[in-house]
Amino acid sequence: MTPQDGSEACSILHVDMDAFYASVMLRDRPELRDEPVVIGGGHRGVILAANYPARRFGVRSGMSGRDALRLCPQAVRLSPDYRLFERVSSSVMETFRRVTPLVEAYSLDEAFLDVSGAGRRLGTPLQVAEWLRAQVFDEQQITCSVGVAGTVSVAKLASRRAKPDGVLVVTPERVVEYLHPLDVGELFGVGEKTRAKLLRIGLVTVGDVARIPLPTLQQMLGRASGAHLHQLAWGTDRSSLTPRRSDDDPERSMGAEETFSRDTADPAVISRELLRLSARVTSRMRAAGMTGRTVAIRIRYSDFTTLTRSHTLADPTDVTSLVHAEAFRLFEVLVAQAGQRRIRLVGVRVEGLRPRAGSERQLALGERERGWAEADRAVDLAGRRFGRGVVKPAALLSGDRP
DNA sequence: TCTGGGGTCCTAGGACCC
DNA sequence: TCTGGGGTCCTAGGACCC
Repeated sequence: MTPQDGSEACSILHVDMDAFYASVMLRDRPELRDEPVVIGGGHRGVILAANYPARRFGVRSGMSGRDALRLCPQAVRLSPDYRLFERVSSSVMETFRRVTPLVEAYSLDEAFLDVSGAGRRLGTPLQVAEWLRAQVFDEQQITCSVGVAGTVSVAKLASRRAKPDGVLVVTPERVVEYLHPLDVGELFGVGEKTRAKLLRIGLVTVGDVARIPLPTLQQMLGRASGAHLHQLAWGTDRSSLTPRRSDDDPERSMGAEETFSRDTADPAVISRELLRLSARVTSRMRAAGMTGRTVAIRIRYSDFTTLTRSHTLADPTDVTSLVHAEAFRLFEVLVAQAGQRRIRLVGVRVEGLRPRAGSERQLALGERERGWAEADRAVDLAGRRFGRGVVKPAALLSGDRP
């Protein structure tokens, strides 16, 4: 698109690392750089990232490891190193903040930047984008792509189109002509289901969606979703950022889930897994100083049907035994309703999080709960000092999973 | 060896209150 | 007494994203 980009109206950048997990893992394995490489995809797992040589075989992130290996048997499989990803991500975000404080970290490998104030120092948004790409490559030896536009969603679309290792500027006057020929599925927030729904009434392109009356769209997708999609189709979504760092963003819920290596219907095994997951979630909550009131479980059966059950407690908690007790109670109710079936995955999530300060529990039911809370803190302390998993609930000592 | 694990937001219906 | 509406909370499920 025309780089008529000195304008203030075109100053949102979306920066997206190219095949982030794979690129980072390959920094230490240069000999593999031109070979097909996938990250993740072990037993019952999916591909987290595939480098570009692997993508040439049709391998995509999200597909099962089995399918990936079928497409590309010679692919080298590496295990993800999340600590490394987080370190690299933080460094990259710091690089962004040297350009502007208006950085909205979207995920480990993506961020939005508002560079409207950086013009004088670093030039046009296009020049800023090129500077950032060069800087990231110098510092991290990984490439990224940048979309430049007047709104968040158009910038995001543009960066995808720029991949790999490129820049695309979509100026406001070119937005409609750029957007309208695209498949609706390209829009941010339009997934497989919504796309199929739109297709059923003959809406194929973004332009098709833009031209149908708003009430029709809202009737199909709901009030808020319909209005949002309409905005996306005209490229008129938000253009202001809320500066946010992924590491200090207060979360609204915290959860943990795990797929069993083999499906099981054994309540003892399920209960133990619920305890393990409850401990994992609540220790993260305590580390973050958060408590929550709603406990939710997720059960996925062998046939992949997935059910959730939740219950809101009278008082917020971060106590492992209370979360586990509620999780197991929800599970028993579910078994009573749905019967005993083989289970593939269980999950525990605590919602409605709020800071613990100011939400001190009353002691009406008192002493017992207080005792558990103190035990949890002792576990946390030992974990920090001697390593995670050194101290754990007695029920988890024997019968650890194979 | 079919389909992970971490999240967010929206919808819809019912309860309950004003 | 009847009728209606709005707002909020809770629960279950669905869709989507990285």
